[in-house]
Amino acid sequence: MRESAQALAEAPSQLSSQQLIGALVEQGLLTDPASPRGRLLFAAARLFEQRGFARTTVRDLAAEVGILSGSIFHHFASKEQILCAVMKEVITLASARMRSAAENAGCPQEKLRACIQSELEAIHEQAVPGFSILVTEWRSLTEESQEEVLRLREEYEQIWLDAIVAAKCPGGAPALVRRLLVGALSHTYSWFKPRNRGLSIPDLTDHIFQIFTP
Amino acid sequence: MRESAQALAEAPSQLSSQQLIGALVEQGLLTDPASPRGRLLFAAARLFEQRGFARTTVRDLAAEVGILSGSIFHHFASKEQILCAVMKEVITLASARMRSAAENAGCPQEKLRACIQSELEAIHEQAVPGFSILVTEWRSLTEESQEEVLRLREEYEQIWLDAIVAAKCPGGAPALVRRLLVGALSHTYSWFKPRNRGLSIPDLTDHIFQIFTP
DNA sequence: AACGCTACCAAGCAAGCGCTTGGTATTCAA
DNA sequence: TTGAATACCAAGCGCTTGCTTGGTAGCGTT
Repeated sequence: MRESAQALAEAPSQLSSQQLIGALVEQGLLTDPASPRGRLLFAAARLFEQRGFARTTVRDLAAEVGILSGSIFHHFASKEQILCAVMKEVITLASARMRSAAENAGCPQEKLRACIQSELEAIHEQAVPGFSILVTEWRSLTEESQEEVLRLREEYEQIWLDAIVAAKCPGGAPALVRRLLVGALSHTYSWFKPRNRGLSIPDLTDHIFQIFTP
Repeated sequence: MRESAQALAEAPSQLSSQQLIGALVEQGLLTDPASPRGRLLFAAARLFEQRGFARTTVRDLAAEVGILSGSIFHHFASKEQILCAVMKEVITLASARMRSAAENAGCPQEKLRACIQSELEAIHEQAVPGFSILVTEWRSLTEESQEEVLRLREEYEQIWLDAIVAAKCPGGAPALVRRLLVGALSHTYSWFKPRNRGLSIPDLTDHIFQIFTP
């Protein structure tokens, strides 16, 4: 793996998706995508995002990874725990990605732009499968699970708030601006398709950035 | 009802919620809320909004209006048809409300402000129960139902697009701006509680207006 | 008085759901 | 060579789900 080592040396804070995942797995922060549990989580992220949590059955999920439905409960205690685990993986990976993107930005304006683009990539590229679940399926979690995920999410939101403050966004309190952005960005899952040659993710980022900055 | 007649004469385009509903019922555009079907739709709007469509059972819904679950299917062919009917009622009422609000606005800027406030009121006040379902439960509709609701929704969206164009919002195409607004506004259902003395709907409207206008 | 219409009940069916149980094949360390 | 751990199968349990069926009570019309 001489190429990857070289890339790492050249741009240590801009890892490729593969490299970032590998690093997080080694630190024990992320489940190995090649492990049975990892494959299950990956398939769950896809199905929950596409069909929704309630409309995805454990039989669907089992079929997706090629096992029987009962075997799922060798890895997870309940269907809800799968959703919770997916969300934890999602927010962990998204946090690492966005911190990297924010750190590499020069001025405050560029930092905010990087946050917007990072979240759009998380939603629309294969970067963070299942990211939109964080918003759409939040109510499907038990209160205990919500607290668990929320604790992991705090770091992610802090990066956002810092970026919004630094960029001096109009529209009141930074927390309010962030909440409006959460809605606007997550909803893009329903209508924006990067395959449309008409509008790329950087294009979309530009437009949103223009609206939310003075 | 001398008072209401007087109010009608004084401000014919600013009907109260009750009056507006009454007028729409008489035109056959809305189901009478006092009828069995109307009470069922109202209860469904509340439950679908609070718990989500999939997590609401027909038994929940029947209990809410005080009948047995089987009796529901005397009024509707399927659970999905209830959701479809709710959405049609929602968009019909919301359209009438917003057209009234937009027509009463003076300048283009005020028109956009009125649209924002009207949609926020639809989401958070009792004005249009179940409005947020239009976004959150869209995927729970069959494709045929989606087309039906979409047809009704076109008028509503046209009012929005006109307002966005007239207000000269930055951020690219009006349709894009509207989509970002849909996300930002509908997501307020998850975090904004008008009971909070800290932030009222006009306050929130101001902040959003400030962000989305030049 | 007879009819038809609306609104509902009582009972339950068939299917699908999340999840459990007891057992087996494979792997790998002691 | 044995024993423990992992990953899974085969079968199905108990429950909930949306929905059906056959019947009834009340009401307004003719």
